[in-house]
Amino acid sequence: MPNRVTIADVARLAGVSTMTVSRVINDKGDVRASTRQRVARAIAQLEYRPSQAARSLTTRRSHTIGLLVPDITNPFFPAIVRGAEDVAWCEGYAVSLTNTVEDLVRELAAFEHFEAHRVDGLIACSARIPDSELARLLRRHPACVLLNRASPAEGLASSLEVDDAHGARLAVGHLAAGGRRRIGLLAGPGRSTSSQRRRAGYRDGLEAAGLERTADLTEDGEPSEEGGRDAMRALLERHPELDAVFAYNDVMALGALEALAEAGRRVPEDVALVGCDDVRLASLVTPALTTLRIDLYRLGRQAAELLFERIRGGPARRIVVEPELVVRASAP
Amino acid sequence: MPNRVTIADVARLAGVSTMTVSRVINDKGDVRASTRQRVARAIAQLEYRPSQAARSLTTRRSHTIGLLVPDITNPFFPAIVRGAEDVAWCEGYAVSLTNTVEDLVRELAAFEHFEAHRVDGLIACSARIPDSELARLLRRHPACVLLNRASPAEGLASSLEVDDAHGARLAVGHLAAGGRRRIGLLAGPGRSTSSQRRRAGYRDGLEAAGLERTADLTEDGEPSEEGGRDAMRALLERHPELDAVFAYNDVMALGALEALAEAGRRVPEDVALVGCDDVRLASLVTPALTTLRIDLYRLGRQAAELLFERIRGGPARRIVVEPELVVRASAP
DNA sequence: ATCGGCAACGGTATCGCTACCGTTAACGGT
DNA sequence: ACCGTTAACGGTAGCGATACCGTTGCCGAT
Repeated sequence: MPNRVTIADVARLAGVSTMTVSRVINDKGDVRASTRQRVARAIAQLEYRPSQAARSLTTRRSHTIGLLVPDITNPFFPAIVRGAEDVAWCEGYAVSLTNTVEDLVRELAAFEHFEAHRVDGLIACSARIPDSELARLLRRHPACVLLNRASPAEGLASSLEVDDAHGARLAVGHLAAGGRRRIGLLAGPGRSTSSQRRRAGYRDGLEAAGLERTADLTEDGEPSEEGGRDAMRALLERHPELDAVFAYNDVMALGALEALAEAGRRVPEDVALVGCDDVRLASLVTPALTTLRIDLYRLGRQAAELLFERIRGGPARRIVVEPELVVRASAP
Repeated sequence: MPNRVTIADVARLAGVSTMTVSRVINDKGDVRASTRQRVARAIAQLEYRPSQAARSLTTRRSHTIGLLVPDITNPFFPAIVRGAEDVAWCEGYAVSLTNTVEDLVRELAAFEHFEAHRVDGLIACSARIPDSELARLLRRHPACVLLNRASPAEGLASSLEVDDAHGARLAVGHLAAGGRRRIGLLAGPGRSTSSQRRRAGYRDGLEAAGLERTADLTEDGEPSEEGGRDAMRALLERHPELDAVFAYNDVMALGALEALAEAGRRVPEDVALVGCDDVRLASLVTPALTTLRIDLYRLGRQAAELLFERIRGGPARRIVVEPELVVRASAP
């Protein structure tokens, strides 16, 4: 049974005008304490809840933010979503969630969808959409934060990025320091910007370690367990002499782990493996994954904080967080 | 920059009334094909998106459903959320997500929050709220589906439940068949209804196997890794002779795994372990967890399907899904 | 007695859209 | 010529709230 009680009902019961009720609800203007009480009692008695729809029509604020993620079942995202939602909750905001399923069409549709719902702000994790298109979409939103992607134009959106290149250098450096010479890269989706940055860091890392840069030691793949498995298989086929691998993320690393086991390679004895993100899984598999740690929950919170800063009229900012190498059994 | 284009702007540009624009948008009524085209062109040119807020005010439909989960970082939920969102997306619905953080106050607040937003329906996973209170809350919503909890009153809400008792019997039966005699239970939170059903199934299972039912072999705990670890420690202290454990869920089982390792018990040689839910983690830890499998993605889809059935005026239904024992290394 | 000023309210016009009903023109049948 | 029907639209009144501006009553100052 939907809520049919309106502000007029409350006003009638309390013997005041709807305006006074509105004042009480929003705690503004001068209302005598006794009147305020009468109204409050009426609200409680009728179990009145102001309609957000009606509110947003006049205030032009939906009190909702959008959260666009590729796939919540990817272990990278739940903690981020949780962090963002916690902050939104404290601000009295609702969170509208969309999975874009790694699909460009659905990603575009999601942007439109959030437009129709007039979200006050949007946190988007989108690697698929090209820059020019993204710029167009962002312009139609009042406030945006991009996760793991730079704003396509100055001031269009805040961004919260992980220093992927640095992380990749750390990983490769660690592997090289452990005596590995033939270090492969499972590079993730080619279009993804964060993948591109990790490629660059990987190359820098090889160079810094004085190793030869064979482009052929790189293999693209979808950022999923399957993608990791397939890419690892392909890489092993081409380069049986591999003695280490850096993977685009932990989930791909898991897939790689399977492919390595299947090929009879021991980890870390034959092939050392470094993942990325420090998803919870990473510490629980055997061997536990050496990986690049990012505090995902905190990342989610930060994203939301950046967003509310913008919603309140603050400037678009760019924050880069540094990952930290966590050494575990897969690459000691 | 928020969308300031209104239906009136479109109407003006197309040289028709707002009504005709509305007809085109909602694809109803008779509009000449040529007129329809003019309107469509105007919409495209102005990049007009109808305001959902204004729509819901007149249609009394928000085209949004609420999703109330305890904690999205609990690996039980992402797949469910994804399933529900996929269905909602196909129906043209937005999904508003709330984490209640295993906190009663926030859970109640979330119900109010969804009321204010006038969601057309609500999928709630709430074990905390007592039946009488829950009934009151559900009555204020037009359509509800409860996950893993029975409706507190006939017809108030649809429900989608896992046959916990049966699952527990399966688990205990399997352990007993494997020769285990002293089977403990990490029972989850005492108030939770699904925990209570698993307790019952556990007792039945012991009875069926001809084992004595020592209540003392049961230990409550929060449904988290920590909760599992603590409970397992306590249980081991009281009953060092334990040779098997059935855990409330996989996450608790993980905690138990740690506590067992810490106590020097080998799994499964000394103590066999069965979890519950078949979270993805379960197959990846070492030893891989024997567990009760539920297709979580499908569960999420089903929940949403039940919800839309109700939203469309269908009856409240109750569906019970049967878990399936997946035998892995932790309890062969 | 008059007035200015302030606290505490009320009235009314939106906000952007759809429901509901009305209107118009064209056309065919008788 | 008249009517009924139907396709194709337009007008208007809300939906439930807030913004903005008025109004009222009261009080002290002059």
